[in-house]
Amino acid sequence: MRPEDKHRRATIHDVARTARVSAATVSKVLRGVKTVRADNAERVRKAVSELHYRMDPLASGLRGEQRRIIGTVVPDLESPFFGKLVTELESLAEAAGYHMIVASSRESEAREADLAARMNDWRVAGCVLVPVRSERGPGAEKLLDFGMTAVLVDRVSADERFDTVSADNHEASASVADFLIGQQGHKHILLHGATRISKAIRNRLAGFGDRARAIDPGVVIDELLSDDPLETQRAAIRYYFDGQADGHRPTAIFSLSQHSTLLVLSEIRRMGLRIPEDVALVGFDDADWMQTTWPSITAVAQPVSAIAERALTALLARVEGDHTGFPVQYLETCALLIRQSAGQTKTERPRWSGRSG
Amino acid sequence: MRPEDKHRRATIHDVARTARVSAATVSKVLRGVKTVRADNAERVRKAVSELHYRMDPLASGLRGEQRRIIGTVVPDLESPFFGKLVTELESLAEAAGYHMIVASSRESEAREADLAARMNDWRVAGCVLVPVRSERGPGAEKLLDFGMTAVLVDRVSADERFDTVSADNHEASASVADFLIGQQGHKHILLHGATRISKAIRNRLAGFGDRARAIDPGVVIDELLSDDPLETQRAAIRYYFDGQADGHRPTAIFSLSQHSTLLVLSEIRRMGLRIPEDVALVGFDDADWMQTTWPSITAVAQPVSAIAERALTALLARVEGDHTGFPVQYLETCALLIRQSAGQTKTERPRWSGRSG
DNA sequence: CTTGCAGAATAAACCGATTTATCTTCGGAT
DNA sequence: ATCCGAAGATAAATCGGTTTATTCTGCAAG
Repeated sequence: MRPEDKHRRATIHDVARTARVSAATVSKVLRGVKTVRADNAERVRKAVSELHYRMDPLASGLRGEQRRIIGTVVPDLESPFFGKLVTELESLAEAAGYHMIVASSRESEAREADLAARMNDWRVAGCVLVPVRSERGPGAEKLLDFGMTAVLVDRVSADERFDTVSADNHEASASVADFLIGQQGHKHILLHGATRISKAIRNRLAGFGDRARAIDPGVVIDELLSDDPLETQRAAIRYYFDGQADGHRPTAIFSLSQHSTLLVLSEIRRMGLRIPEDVALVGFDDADWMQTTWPSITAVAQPVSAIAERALTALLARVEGDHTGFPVQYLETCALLIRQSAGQTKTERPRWSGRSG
Repeated sequence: MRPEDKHRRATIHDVARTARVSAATVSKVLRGVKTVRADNAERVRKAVSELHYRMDPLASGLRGEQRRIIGTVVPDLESPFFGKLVTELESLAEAAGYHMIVASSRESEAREADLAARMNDWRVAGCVLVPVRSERGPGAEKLLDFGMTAVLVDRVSADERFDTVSADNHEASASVADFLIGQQGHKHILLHGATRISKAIRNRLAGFGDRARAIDPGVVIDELLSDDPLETQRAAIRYYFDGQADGHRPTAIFSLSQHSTLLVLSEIRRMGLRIPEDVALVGFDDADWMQTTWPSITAVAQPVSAIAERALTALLARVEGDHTGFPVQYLETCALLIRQSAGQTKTERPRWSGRSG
């Protein structure tokens, strides 16, 4: 008898031997199959704990078509948004008895396709993909080729091949238009975005534009969109403001991404403009620092938890059940957090306007 | 012949049949073993590309003691620091021909131990562990029990069981003392940290204190350390400042973590103190927003890339080579980024700042 | 006292690779 | 012509589970 050799791990056969049953019976007990006599099941459980047996999740899935693994691919892991998304997904997957493997495409579509293929290599049961650009990228293409079941998240619109889940970028941006134009009466607004190619950004753009024109056809909307390097973008902002005669300067800015918000904020400060007196600022995507910086930044907060939960629920439904139903587009509603940089009344300003928590 | 069935993937045997060699030969070709006749190798490669064959990484490692997988466990995935660390680790692991699986212990030591066990289940070749608290946590204990080869990162000091890699917290904090006391001449400094239990924080504390006393034995150092809930900590800061007579107020604050910096900054602003005129601020751990907020925050930047590279290099050295040498402690040097909140001359000052001063 | 049958148990096949031990080949030395 | 050894190829064992097909129970019905 040698299961106690050095560092050799106990296998299902060791357990079987100890419990004096067959490996098949052990397997049944472990997976909760009911056709096992009570005394045998008990002996198996005892042996398992005696030998500290733990199943090898890889060998376990080897025989079947798919393993109890969910693959997740995100464009990056350095932004808190995806970090939080991944954390919640993993938590949900674990609760459902799945392992999760995570990979970052590092904003590269080529790598995205690569990772999709790799998820296929791992025989994952399903895949959560946050595409670099949109649902029509090489990643989704590969998933389709391989016949994998998958859910596309965040940078997507409706798709006829996969379920999609994202924040309701269109509606959230529209409500920013409501707020800035309808409520605050701004007549001239600058939209700033770092990139044109991401689907989410395009939806934010469209959502704001549509509603803005519906509320006030006379509103002037300028757009400053580019994927140039940082310094070029900074220069572009200054150039834009220099070109505006004082009376024709925009009175509000809607920045379409967190990165964009930071950039705009930085340049506004450098130009010596006051927020919100000279120009109001609303950013899409909230961050910790936005409620602490002065002035605190009004921002659209994305419902990360809701997105994660919807994505995994939809995926598991496809994996474990109906594999054929029509693809669904899920849109989760965002919240507009009104702070000092736009809209918050600044009457109470004794020491510093309180309640930043 | 049915490799073209539906969605059945080609296996090594399909390739072998197509190339009219044995599976063993295919395996050799794929792993670059030289003892294969050129024409056979060629036919194998042709078959591989014809059938779009891709090896199953799980089945591949099944037979050996360990698989070409590196496991990584971090306390959370929502902070950019760990996000970046994981990204770099994955990139390096991939370059070395390893897969990487990532998991977040969500700041729980119980879960940390759990994940260590799970990494063992996966038969990873090695494990990078960022412990929740220190190298003497339950995670490291489990790694040791299982006889896994591992490297401990970030929240660690020297250890006699594992290689450790971290920023040189002690030295970096000492250089903050050099800067604030030696160079700027501060006589009364507040240290603020969110937690006492993390090893990194303790090293920062000690590093600052040791150097500070060495430079100027008369310097007054107050410490405000707690793990209380957010609002309690905020109150503690206000209480501390209220208790200080105007002349005895600290003239500089050194916040020991990013979270801490945000908290301190928020409360300083709420109290209406000016930075750096009334109080200077230096934070440990840099973040994007710190260079954009006003005043921009002087901060210690951790060498993430260097840490990642060192960690993976050390781990692979243990995995592939010497498994017996003495554990090494690697300390990577940080950079002090001097900005407006402490030390930087403020020639160009945005005009809207004049309001309160 | 058979027979039938359902519930349990298990031996053996299987998954897709690697590794080992065995078997061919073939060229060169005796 | 014979023998030997090295290079190359391969059948078969192996890894740790799951699944299938078969066997074994025990008990009720005929």
